[in-house]
This record gives sequence, C-alpha cells and structure tokens, in this order.
Amino acid sequence: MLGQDGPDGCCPALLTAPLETDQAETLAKVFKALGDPVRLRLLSMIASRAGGEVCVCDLTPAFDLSQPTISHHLKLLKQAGLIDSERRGTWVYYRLLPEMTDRLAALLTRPAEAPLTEPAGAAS
Amino acid sequence: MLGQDGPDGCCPALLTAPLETDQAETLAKVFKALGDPVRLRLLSMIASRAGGEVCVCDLTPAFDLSQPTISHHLKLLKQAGLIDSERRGTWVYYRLLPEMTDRLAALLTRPAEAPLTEPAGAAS
DNA sequence: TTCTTGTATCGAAGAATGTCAACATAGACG
DNA sequence: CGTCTATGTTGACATTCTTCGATACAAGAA
Repeated sequence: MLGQDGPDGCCPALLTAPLETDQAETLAKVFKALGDPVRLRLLSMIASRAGGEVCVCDLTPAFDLSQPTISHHLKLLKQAGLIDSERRGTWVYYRLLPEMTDRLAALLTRPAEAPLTEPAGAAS
Repeated sequence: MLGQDGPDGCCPALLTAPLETDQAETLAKVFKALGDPVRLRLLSMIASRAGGEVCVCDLTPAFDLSQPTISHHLKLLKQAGLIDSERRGTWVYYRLLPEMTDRLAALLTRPAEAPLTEPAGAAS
C-alpha cells in the first residue's frame, strides 16, 4: 500500500497536487492508525527502542488498558504498515517499519520550490 | 497546540523517545484530522493551490457530499491547526498552515543517528 | 428594506471505533 | 500427555464519527 506513484511519477503528492480519491483512502487508513493516543504511544515506544524491537510484554503494562485492547491497537498499526511483528519462542516482538514513516514524512514535507511562503501575494 | 517541547528540549519526539500521554493525545487529534479521505483531499487541494488560498466554492463541488459536510470537515482541519480561513466579502478562503505540516514531517523524520536503518542487522 | 447566494451551525440517523470479558491459540516445561 | 504463560481473536456494548436535511448567519444586489 502507498506504493503507487503519484501523477508526478514520484510519490503520491499531498501538498503539491490534489490527492486522487483512491490514494486519499489509502493514505487515510495510515493516518487513522496514527489518530489514537494509545497507538501513537505504542508506535513511539516501538520506534524509540534502541534495538529496534519491543516485546509485547513490555508494552502492555505501560497502559491502563486490557491486554486484548493493546493487541488490537498493535494489529491496527501492523495493518497500516507502520510496524511488523515476529514471534520468537513465547514472546512476540514488534518493530518499526521505517519505510512507512519515511513516506509520511516525505508527504508532509513541502518542496523548496513551493510558493506557499507568501500566501498574501495577491498581486495576481 | 503541539507547541510544548518534548523531553529533549526541541520537539515532541515521536520516533526517538516514548511519547508522553498528554502529547500523544494532542498529536492524535491532528493525525485523526488527517485520517479521513475527504479531509486529506481537502487539505491537498488547499495546500497545492498556487496562490495559497482556495475558495470554499471551489472545494465543495469537487465532492459528492453536501455543503454542510464539507464545511464540517474544513472545521475539523481548522481545529487541528492544519488550515486557516478568512472571509473576504461573500466568499471564505482557506489556506494551509505550513507550520503544522512541517511539525508533523519533522516528527515522522527519524534523525540520522537513529540506528534503525538496519533493522535486520543481526551482526549484534 | 427584501431577495438571493455563500457558508456555518444544529439535530438526528447510521456507521465506525475503542474497550472489555471470555475464549482460542502458540509455545515452554514437566 | 497436561499445564502454565503469553498473545491473538471473538462478541458485545458504549462512544464517537460521518453524513444529511433544515435552519441560521453574512454579505452583496435590487
């Protein structure tokens, strides 16, 4: 997902060209996954871990939520392509998929040639 | 909103340090505003406009939605700090607030010293 | 003033989401 | 085999969200 290139041949442009309908739906799913404080904290805890991996057993006790709820949120982050999981023995480890956050960062970065720095330039 | 600095003294770190609870809630509201395909397209249409401004009368007919619905989505984007509006005569013009998208882009950009570039680097 | 157009707000219906308790599954250990 | 622990899944409920029609507000025109 999010792999399809935009009309400019590079990336699905967000700030430089009107987003197409299907790309908007795909992108919205990723942002929706980030639109919850619990999931944001989960992602942050996973991404900021030095080794790149966090055991679920370390994530669950950090919240005042039930274990199924944490598992549900991790599933949504995984479905959004933001994280991935791997089982090693008894425990399951989650890690960040930096490709997705990189892509989002690129989407939200406006190019240097964008003339948005002077919005009041009404000298048409 | 989003103005409070993180524990590192710079920005509320997302990928480098565990997000604090209140910051997660603040951030989640912004991402939630982006988590809808209609709002993403609205933001894209506003941001990509050369003059930096778009009249609501140009936005509404681009969707198969009622005028109150578009107005509602614009309100959510505005409350999230992503856009701003100004009335000039009969029409209302919306423009991007690049500070917010810049902040989000910075949040999702991992610093160069982050050792996450080799997730499979099992060479201990 | 009245009329018309553009935009925002209100109230409600249906859909989607967050959360939990209960249960299922996977693996380790006897 | 059985048992225990760690995660994931299911079903249900309360909350929130998306959308609409109806209405209110703002501003120009007659």
